[in-house]
Amino acid sequence: MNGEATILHADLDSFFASVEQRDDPALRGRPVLVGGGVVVAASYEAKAYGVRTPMGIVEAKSLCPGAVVASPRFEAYSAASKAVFEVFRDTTPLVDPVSIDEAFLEVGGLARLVGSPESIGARLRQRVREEVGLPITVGVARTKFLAKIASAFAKPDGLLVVPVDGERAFLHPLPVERMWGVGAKTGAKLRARGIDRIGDLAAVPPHALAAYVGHAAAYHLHALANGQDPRPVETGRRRRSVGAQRALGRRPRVDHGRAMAEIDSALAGLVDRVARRMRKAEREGRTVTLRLRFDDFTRATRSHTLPRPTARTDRILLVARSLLDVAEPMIRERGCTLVGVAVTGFDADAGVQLELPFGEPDTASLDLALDDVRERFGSAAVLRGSLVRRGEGYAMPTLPD
DNA sequence: TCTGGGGTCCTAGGACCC
DNA sequence: TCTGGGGTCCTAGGACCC
Repeated sequence: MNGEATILHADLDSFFASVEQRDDPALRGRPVLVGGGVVVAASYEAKAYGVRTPMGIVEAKSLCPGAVVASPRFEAYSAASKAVFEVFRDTTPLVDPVSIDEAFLEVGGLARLVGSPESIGARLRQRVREEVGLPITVGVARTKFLAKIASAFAKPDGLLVVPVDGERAFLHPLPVERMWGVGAKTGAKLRARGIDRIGDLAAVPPHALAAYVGHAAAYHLHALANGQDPRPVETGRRRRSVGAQRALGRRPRVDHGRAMAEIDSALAGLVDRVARRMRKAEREGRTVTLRLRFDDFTRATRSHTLPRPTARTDRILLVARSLLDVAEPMIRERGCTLVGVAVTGFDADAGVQLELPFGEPDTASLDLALDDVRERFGSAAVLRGSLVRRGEGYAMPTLPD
């Protein structure tokens, strides 16, 4: 494991709101809310009044009556993000994107050439400010998790280095909700058992933790709380799903037939968008999921898996419509306030299509196939599980992480 | 002016196969 | 006649993140 603090977590501050303030000088220094029905982003001036995301706009306005509300301009955010990521990639090729407004950067190999991670972080902040016009916070630490916590701690417009010999002192006094992966539900479960701080979490044996947060989360949280996080900064990670959804608003449910027709036409538009994006990204998927939210804001999903992957609008729409048929009684009974569609089960998820003839594969051809896989996915790749017959050949169901 | 849109990962049960 | 264990895939739901 990396023994030095060489990972940067760079995170734009109140990203959407900052873009609005950058593009409209009249908004600078003023509380700004970006959103439609809910607050998608709030400037720090608005957060000072207790505004949080996602909060209803009405509630936010009552907390902060002077706030200016701006409609989201996603093209502007996407362009700003692109410009910021150019600065990231100009700093180091080892950039691991987290979302539209944050990324991890590995700068360990750069020390002798351009300076310490801290000075690289400071320079990065300065460049994003000067070249893109946006405030950004940087955390520097030995692991991804610590760097992420550091940037959250240093916000807004700050820089914080967690020295390797100061990790425990930094981490353990923090409340458990600061943990990446601990939200409202898990936080409440932990607090109910007297686990209030990250230091408390670090002291609980993972098998005991597993009883109430599940096996995977328990071992993950235990490791993180003890400063262990083996996840490397990785480039070129691929998306595992493509989806789109639309809120429908709550309407009187007098005419079920008309409601279904509206949902169907919304669904057709969503499928079209998803399929276009998949084709553009050259991805094909096998599982189509229909997402619904009802009048009481509870949710349900219905999914279907095709025998082979596709990115064709007509194929996906056919499946989506049959799922909508299945869900129709639920919609009749409970109304519908959101419809969404997602495609998952991309080729790479299911492993690699091995070009083997039918019949039992012999050891030699399996070895050849494994060599091929290692060439494409790295030497760490191992065969896990058994081969399954799929289509014209065999697929390896699971690739290592 | 009650509640957006895009994702990730994990769990659990049943079907099915050997 | 009675009784298996191990493994994967599919489906549905849930928690969490930005």
